[in-house]
Amino acid sequence: MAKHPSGESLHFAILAVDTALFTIRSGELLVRMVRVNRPPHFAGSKGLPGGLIEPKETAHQAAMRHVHTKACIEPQKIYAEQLYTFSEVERDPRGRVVAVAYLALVPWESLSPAEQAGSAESWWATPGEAKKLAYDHDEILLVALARLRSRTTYTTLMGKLLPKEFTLTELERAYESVLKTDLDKRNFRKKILKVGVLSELPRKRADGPHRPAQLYKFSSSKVEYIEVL
Amino acid sequence: MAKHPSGESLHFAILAVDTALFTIRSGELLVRMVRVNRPPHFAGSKGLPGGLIEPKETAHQAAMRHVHTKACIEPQKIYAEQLYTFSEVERDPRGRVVAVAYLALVPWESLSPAEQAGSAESWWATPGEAKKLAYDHDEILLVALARLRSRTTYTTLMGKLLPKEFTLTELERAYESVLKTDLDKRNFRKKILKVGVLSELPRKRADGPHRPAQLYKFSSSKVEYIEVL
DNA sequence: CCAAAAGTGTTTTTCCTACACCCATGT
DNA sequence: ACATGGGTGTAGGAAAAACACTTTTGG
Repeated sequence: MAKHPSGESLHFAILAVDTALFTIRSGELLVRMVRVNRPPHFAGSKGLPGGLIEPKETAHQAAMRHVHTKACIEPQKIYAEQLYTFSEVERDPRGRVVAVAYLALVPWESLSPAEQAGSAESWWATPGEAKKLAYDHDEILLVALARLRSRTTYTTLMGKLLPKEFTLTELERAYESVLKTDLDKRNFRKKILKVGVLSELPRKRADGPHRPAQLYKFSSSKVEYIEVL
Repeated sequence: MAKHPSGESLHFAILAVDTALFTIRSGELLVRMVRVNRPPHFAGSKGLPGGLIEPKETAHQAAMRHVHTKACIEPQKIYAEQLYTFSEVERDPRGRVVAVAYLALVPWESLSPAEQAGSAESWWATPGEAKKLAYDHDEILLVALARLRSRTTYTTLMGKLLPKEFTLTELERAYESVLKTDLDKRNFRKKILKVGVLSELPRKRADGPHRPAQLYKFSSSKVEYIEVL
């Protein structure tokens, strides 16, 4: 018999959502953590933001609701896509809980100062720091990272991690930090401009003792398929 | 409040699975259909095989159990991977049911005569015939077809649709029927042999008034990533 | 000997890779 | 004037695409 966290017994599995929410701060990939305190199994622990699905909301809506209440990030700033559904019988020691996991992205620049800073309840961590998480969240995070890297190579998903306007160097740094590789500056620019998903803006950014950089944006707000990076 | 198909009311969404099971018969892609008779919404209808998840089984196990009982195909012959979780609130008019959908494949040659022939309860249909399905199964089938096509281009998933031994022409036909394109015979052979996922068998097949064809198998039973077709 | 599918190589074009210097600016 | 990051082109090699004839067999 499954047991709801409230203590109520159920004849069926109950449904939850968990979200791996990423951002990039100065070229470094970060994931949003929340404090988890659920004795006896997970006291003083941490994990991904998540919670139960209500009968009248979709999994996506539930994921965004819990990101809002638990991770304290405004959902309308977030891009999210379904990642995988984790249904191992023993994944939650308190009862039968099946989790629909989401991969979510938010541009650092769209976050408020409070959202950037975090708190004792929810904060940004590097994937390297996000270990020993509650439930099966270590596994969910690994799957999310793999999916993020994979989709980064053949879609314009990166547009959901960057601010609306960016330089080609910033775009290249973002790819390098997600993919953990070094890219050749000239070849990267040739390729990304050739596939035609970027628009040149009528503006440049001057931010130091050097030539100002041309600003670009992604032409479409849709995540599109492109040929490899 | 969600309602279980039994009539029982629940405070939470309940969990089901649905499986899009494909095979290839003489170069033609087929999907397994089951009769659906659930008045008042779906009387004398058809759909994908599926059903509820029991508290002590994973979604994958539940999918295979229902393929066995409803679609009458032996699960151990089947390769299945998770497709997507459908959680629209109104997807099942009888109550709140969230479905974990699976993409499944089986080689036609591994099916028993009864499994090949089908019955009034479950049968093989072309995707073109599989329209106006119960629930949201039209959408699930579309997503499954898209995923099958997509994964076919960058993995060895095709190995799960073909018999253990096959000729290069059969392999090419299978790719052509799934991808709905024509491939160049010489380029196809060069590429598929170069990536090194096939093993030549010490045998040929003579099946007509023409030169016998060399038989091959996939070297690994794992679905591997390969570079594009 | 004829029909039918199996099998095979070369040329052209395209794409990827590696690589080094000048440009525009702020101090 | 100099330090800093922005921006550009080309040559060589690898992979993809286009394309037609010979081989082996059964009837």
